[in-house]
Amino acid sequence: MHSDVAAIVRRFNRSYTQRIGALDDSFLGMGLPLGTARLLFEIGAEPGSVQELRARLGLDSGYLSRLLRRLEQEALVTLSPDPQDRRRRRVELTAAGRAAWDDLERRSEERAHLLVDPLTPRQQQRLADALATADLLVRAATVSLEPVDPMSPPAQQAMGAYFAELDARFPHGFDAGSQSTKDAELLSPPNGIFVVAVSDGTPVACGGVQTQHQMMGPGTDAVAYGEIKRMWVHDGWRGAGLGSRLLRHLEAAASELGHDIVRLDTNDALVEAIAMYQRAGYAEIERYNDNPYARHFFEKRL
Amino acid sequence: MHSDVAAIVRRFNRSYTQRIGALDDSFLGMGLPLGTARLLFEIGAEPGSVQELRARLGLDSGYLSRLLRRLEQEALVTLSPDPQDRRRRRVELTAAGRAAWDDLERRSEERAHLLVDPLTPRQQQRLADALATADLLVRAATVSLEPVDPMSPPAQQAMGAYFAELDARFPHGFDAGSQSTKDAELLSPPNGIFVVAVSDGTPVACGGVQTQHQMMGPGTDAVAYGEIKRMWVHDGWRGAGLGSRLLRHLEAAASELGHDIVRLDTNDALVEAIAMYQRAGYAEIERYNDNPYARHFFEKRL
DNA sequence: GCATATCTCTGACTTTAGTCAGATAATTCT
DNA sequence: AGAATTATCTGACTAAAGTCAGAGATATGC
Repeated sequence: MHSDVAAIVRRFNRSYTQRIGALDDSFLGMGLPLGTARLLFEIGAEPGSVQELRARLGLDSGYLSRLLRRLEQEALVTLSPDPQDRRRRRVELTAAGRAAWDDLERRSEERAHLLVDPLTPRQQQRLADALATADLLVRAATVSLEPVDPMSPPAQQAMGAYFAELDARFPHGFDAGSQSTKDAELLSPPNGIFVVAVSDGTPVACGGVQTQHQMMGPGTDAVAYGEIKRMWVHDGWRGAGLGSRLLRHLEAAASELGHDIVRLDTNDALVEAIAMYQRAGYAEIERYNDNPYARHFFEKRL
Repeated sequence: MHSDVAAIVRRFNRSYTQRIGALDDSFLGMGLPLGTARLLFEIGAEPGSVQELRARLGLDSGYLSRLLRRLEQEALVTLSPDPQDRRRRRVELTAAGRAAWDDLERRSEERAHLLVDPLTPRQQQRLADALATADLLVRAATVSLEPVDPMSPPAQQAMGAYFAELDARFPHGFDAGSQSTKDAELLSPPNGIFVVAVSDGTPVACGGVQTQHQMMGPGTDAVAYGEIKRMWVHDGWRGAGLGSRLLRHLEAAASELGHDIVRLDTNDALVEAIAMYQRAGYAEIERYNDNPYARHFFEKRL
């Protein structure tokens, strides 16, 4: 099964790149060499400092410097020192550069039409659906899950989106209160971990695990378990299995924290989440905490 | 609508090539420059003469010659004169070349797995389906329809497949008889035209138009019309709109022959074909010829 | 305020990729 | 048999792409 999928991916790669020329061809034929055109395109898509471009395109600094000089000589870009830090230089398109950029866009558009136009409207729709699905899944597959400090900007951004969604979906809204400062300790090592999924620089999902203890009765030892909290997946990324992947990742993290029991709580309003937990092998249990927003409680043994 | 599809294609191109590196990256990192690795891969996929490789890869003959010499020096390929024509040289992999080729395959496979493995089995299946659909449609969209002599090898090959299919699908089989020699005249200019759709060198669909005349009654002038014949689409290519595209192409050809009426006959066994004709605006008419295999007769005014 | 690090640029280089005009040998045409 | 054609190779180029070691200017840490 596995290798079947890989074979289809490879077959697709071969035929697609052969036919489309990987979009790059549209960068040719306007008097600029490929690398220079690519750079121009990147500057137009989002201007920035020289170092940003270097990171985005993965170029040697000397090489990039020369490419920029060439674009500057052709009056397509301007280089000016960044007022914040005068070692840095900001790169921006001139009017002529913008025109050249528009031309690149047009060529790229034309190339896409060359592919699409021979198809009937029905087949065009099928192709669009197939590519949109593939795009979503490929993006989801290449998202990187990284442990971060819960107070770091990406984590805060993701949690902000999470709370905003709870507030929108819960019948009586949701008040985060002073949650986030408490999280900072509990969701950081050694007590826990917080993970953010980042794609193209923006957080698209998050979630954390923390160690919890529960007394099972008077005179007994406390039982430790891992609790999964703050699990959120960006709207546009649902249905790509990102949630399941994140959940597996957090279970592994709980395991590394030394737990073989994982618990979580949730609310009826989060229907898809509940379905996902059940698919992943979570069983509903009794209330195990006093979270006023929680209505369902789940547990899984790893 | 149109530009929506183009936008999706472009979005996909960008994210996909960025993430996958267009398969080519797997050709790097083994001591060979990209072009040389690509050549090695091509030789391994199907050995052949130097000129074949030149055509397949679109390289300059001098350049190719040097690349081959380099591969020969590294003992990855052998060059030997073709016994049939000693100007030609046959290129084949040595044992070491085969090992290097296997290595390329392995890298490519690994790269595909890198993409596929993070997904759940369900998402993997979705990705495989989406890419297979996109692959079929992209191939169909980039098929080139070319007028050929009905006696030429690709035309004969396509018609052979067509007759074989009729023989398999008709309840009492089908006997082509001496059809093909008659066709050669009637389906060639100036009387008609024969079109073959070729993808990666193999015919995947065909069809022709010929001028016909019919007396509408004693003492009247003969009425001329275009008749579409030998329309066939390869099994693996159905459902991609190739039939409709071919049909539109043939209608345009009929129009160029000066007709505004197009007719065709077909058999009940060809259900999908009949459905397609109806979708394309063909109306069923009375029998207009004495073809013993025909059961349905269609006409369209252009 | 001095050492250290960072950002960009310059010079000197290499490899890759590719083009073009013949040269050479074998084949096909007449 | 001689002329024309075809397949491949060689030599002499060029442009693009990229690497590496510093230099010079600016910022940051202590």
